[in-house]
Amino acid sequence: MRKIIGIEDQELIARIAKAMGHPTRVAILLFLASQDSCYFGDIHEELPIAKATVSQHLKELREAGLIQGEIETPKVKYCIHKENWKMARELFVDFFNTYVEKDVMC
Amino acid sequence: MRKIIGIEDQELIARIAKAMGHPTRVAILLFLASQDSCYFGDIHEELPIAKATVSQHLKELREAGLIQGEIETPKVKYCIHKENWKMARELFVDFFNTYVEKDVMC
DNA sequence: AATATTGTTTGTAAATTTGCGAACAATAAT
DNA sequence: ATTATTGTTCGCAAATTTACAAACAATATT
Repeated sequence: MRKIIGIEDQELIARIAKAMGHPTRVAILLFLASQDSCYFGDIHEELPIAKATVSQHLKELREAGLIQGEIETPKVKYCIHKENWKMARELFVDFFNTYVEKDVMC
Repeated sequence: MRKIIGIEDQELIARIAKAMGHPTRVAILLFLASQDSCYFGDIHEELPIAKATVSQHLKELREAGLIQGEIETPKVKYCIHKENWKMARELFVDFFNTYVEKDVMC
């Protein structure tokens, strides 16, 4: 049985996809996914770009709901937003499953 | 076992995500996914935007590899690019599976 | 109080995206 | 030949994105 994806889910998919639509942001997400949590500095260290730019990318990912940041003065700890990540995964799985050659999945 | 996502896959994910990062393009993909194939006019009919804009969105989806278009003069038939769609699905599934609360999946 | 550490915010410039009308191309029908 | 049909391409304007340096904020250290 194929899931029906309503207009609101479509916009959510677009919103999340947009946040994922930059190599640096994909790299950040994968780094966080592998670290389970880490500080701004750790992320910045991994990337060949200015800290202001890193901060901006992190902001976009946060606003899309994919990550969350929390202040541990004087540092800021970032991590994957578990619930939203799970929801995003389900959205994308359903999305890509709207088209399949054969109905044999999984 | 978790899949390792290399730098090239990261860029591919970003490229595809970027193409999916607009509500209209998500709508087009879902429409094509449900139709299996259809003409430009059918797509345009579904959307509240100018044909020039529809054509541009289709171009982006085509350049990202998610769809393919073929001329059936005087019409143009569009459909999901099966192989690339399948590859994209696997990329995204692997991507989202890089982070899971528990290792019990599926 | 002055300094250092860690990030965010601001201002700015360049590039890209989005959307549209109008012009164009390619064939089919009159 | 002219006209109609179906989309694409072009040119333009407005909005957004990307990247950076510099300024700033908030606390900790000297």
